[in-house]
Amino acid sequence: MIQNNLAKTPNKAPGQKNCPGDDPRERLLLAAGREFAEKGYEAATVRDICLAAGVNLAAVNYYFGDKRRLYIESVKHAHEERMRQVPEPDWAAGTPADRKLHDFVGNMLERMLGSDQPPWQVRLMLREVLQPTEACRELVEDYFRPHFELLVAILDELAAGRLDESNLRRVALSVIGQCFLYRAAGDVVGMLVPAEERAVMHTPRELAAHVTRFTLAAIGAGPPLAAAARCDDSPRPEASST
Amino acid sequence: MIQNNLAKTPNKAPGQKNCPGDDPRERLLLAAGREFAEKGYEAATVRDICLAAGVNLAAVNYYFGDKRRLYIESVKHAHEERMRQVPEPDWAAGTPADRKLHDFVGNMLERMLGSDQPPWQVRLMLREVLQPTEACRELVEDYFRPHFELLVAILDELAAGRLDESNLRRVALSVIGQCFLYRAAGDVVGMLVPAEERAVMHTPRELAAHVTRFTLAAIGAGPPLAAAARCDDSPRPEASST
DNA sequence: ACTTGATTAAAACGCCTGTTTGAAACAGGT
DNA sequence: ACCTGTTTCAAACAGGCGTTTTAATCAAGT
Repeated sequence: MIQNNLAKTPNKAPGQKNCPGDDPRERLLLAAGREFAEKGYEAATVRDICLAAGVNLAAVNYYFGDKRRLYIESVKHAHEERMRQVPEPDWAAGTPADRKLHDFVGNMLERMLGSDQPPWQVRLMLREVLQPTEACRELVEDYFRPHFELLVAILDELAAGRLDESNLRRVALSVIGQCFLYRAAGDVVGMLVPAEERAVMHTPRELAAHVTRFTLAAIGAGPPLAAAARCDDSPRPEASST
Repeated sequence: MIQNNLAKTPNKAPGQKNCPGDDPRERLLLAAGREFAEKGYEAATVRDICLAAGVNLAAVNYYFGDKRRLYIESVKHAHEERMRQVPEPDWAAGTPADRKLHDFVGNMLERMLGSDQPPWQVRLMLREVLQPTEACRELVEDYFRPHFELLVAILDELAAGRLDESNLRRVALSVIGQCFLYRAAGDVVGMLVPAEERAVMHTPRELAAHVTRFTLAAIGAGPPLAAAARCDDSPRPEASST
């Protein structure tokens, strides 16, 4: 009579038309992602989600079983979308490491704060970071860990073997933390910093430059921010900001 | 007949007995803070709160009017408690600035991660930071801004006037970001770093040392982490860690 | 045209939510 | 003892929630 409880993938051949807004399952995932990202799991209601998706209330049960599984699938969906949209940076062979770091940080900030893309996917993933549910482990392994280890590799190159793995990881977390704050606590940051200053200095581009300089200086691969007369000047040739 | 809607402070003279667990209003605030911190606003129910507080269900209406105001009051209460417990660091006149920074960072990390204190108050405040409600502005002005400006002052002292205010604020946010990550995204960090490494290197004390070194090096007030042979050694006399 | 299975639609089901009610219990003042 | 105002209590309320049910609709397959 009724299929037991398994989530269904629609029987229509999906290759026929990839036009979005066609497949109810897809529309549900999209609307659910938006709603969950905005309001959180508890506050988002399946009624609102179905209304936004333009599908019947029973569809969430039909396609996903229940709200919890819809949530998990919507997180996965958002993160897959994000993976497709944001290409891994791919540098030419001889690219200097400080340039790589700058690109990496800029990329991360662009992903986190970027205006090019609706931020709801990032918001959804952020919720998972802040208090992980079942969907988190997969997110970490597929998404965060590769980025994290790429960053560690860049830092290793910059440190030229003078930092062991533990310290490299700590430094990597320092880099990530600097960026993460603006995404996770952006509102509070906005209250602590004057608006006009924020407008010119808290753009992804400017922040990337700052975080890169800060980090390069910290590990000794660039001049300190407060250009003291410690050595003399011109501390290193490759320290090219912007 | 019935008082309109104003929150009541109990008529019993509060000076008579400050024994906790006596005043229902206090017990409600405590239980509510715990519950809200753990589950979030939506998921926490007034029934559970009242049960935990050992008061009748109608008490929340009687003392606070409704759930929303109970939440706001519980946030304020938690932050006032936190203020009372964590003393502002008070240094002797001649304390070197790098020592101040280390103390400041250590203090912040201790507040964020410290095991001495039940972490539910911090969790509650964290929720406000991540998505502010009405209670947030007050929190920022009373709690975060003073700390933030103290940090800026320390950094200014370290930079010896070589960084303008905008840059000082950015550096301060870099410091905060490094600490904030471990509190807000601790679970994900725990997945990225091996457990034994975390046990020895991710203690508040060790992290404080790292963040301080990292920051001092970045602004040029301490040796870089990867001790390159840039000048020679002994970069500055006051760079005393721990 | 009839059958079959997948999909959609509307309505209902319990359940749990925040909130309100009206009366009981308690205190202190006169 | 009696009134008075404050505080507690058990019970109920209306509404929204996730989920289920049942029937209608649709698209082929034969």
